[in-house]
Amino acid sequence: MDTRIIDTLKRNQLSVTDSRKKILEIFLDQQTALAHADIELQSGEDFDRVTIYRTLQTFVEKGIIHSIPSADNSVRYALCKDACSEGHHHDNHVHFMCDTCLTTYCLDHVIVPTVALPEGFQVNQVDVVVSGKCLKCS
Amino acid sequence: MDTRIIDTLKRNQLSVTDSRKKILEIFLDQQTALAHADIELQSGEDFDRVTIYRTLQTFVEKGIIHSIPSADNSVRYALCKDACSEGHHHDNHVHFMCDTCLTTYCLDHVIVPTVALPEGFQVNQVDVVVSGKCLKCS
DNA sequence: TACACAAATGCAACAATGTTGCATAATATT
DNA sequence: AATATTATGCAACATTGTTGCATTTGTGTA
Repeated sequence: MDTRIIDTLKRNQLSVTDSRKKILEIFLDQQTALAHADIELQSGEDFDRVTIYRTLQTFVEKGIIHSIPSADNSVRYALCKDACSEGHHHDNHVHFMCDTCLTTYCLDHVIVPTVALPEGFQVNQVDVVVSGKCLKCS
Repeated sequence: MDTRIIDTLKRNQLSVTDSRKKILEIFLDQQTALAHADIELQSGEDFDRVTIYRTLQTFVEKGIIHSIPSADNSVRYALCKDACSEGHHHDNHVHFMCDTCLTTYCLDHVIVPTVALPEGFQVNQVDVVVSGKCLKCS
């Protein structure tokens, strides 16, 4: 519902604008991660490319969405399920990218194992990206 | 030494050209991962951008280097230490990217833990990218 | 060593992606 | 409803990546 969208924006001290509502709605409707281009398509080309870039950036800064690394130069974004505080994400779940259909999933229930690093390396965040074949493509 | 470079190229059925020798040399001289732009700089701008793109692509296909995912739209590459057969990489080590200096390291001795995925997902590769502060920046 | 074939390179042109400054429009505050 | 603040759209630009094709380079063979 609309209330949930507006609440989320207000909770993060963001003014409620059409583009932010629409983009947030797209994420809420979606189970998978989205790249900039996906949002441009799904928003019906109503918004300027620049606005989408800035909105995504804002959402990442506020901890509403997080970015998922990829090896193909196409960063995708997904909703943060739990509370990601401003400036610090802790979405410690595994991401899965299907080699066939390129869909990216957040596997919320698969916990990222702790990684033991050599002396001197300070860990901020651990990203695990698994690739392979997803449910639909196998 | 030059022999090692030429050997590597020949072993992979690649003709020995100036750009391939130079780019492979750059990787051998380097302990850290390199982005396309780094190579363009370090090669002294002797080669066309296109040649560098194609060479990197060829090296990845042959299993000479592997690509490292990133969350900032800048894929980096690093030498494959062990034998990566053509078309299939198995560099199951952890990558570390420093938030401060943006240097990316291959932590060859840190083994990637196995990740238990839900039913129906077939794992092909697991990439672990840790970010934080590196030795030099802490 | 010279030749011929195959392959890689460089160039040009293009496509896609991302960034910045600024005037305008929308939102929030009083 | 008026004003101050903020977001948007536009234009222009910068960067990054791709493709086709003529030329050059490397490889295998005579």
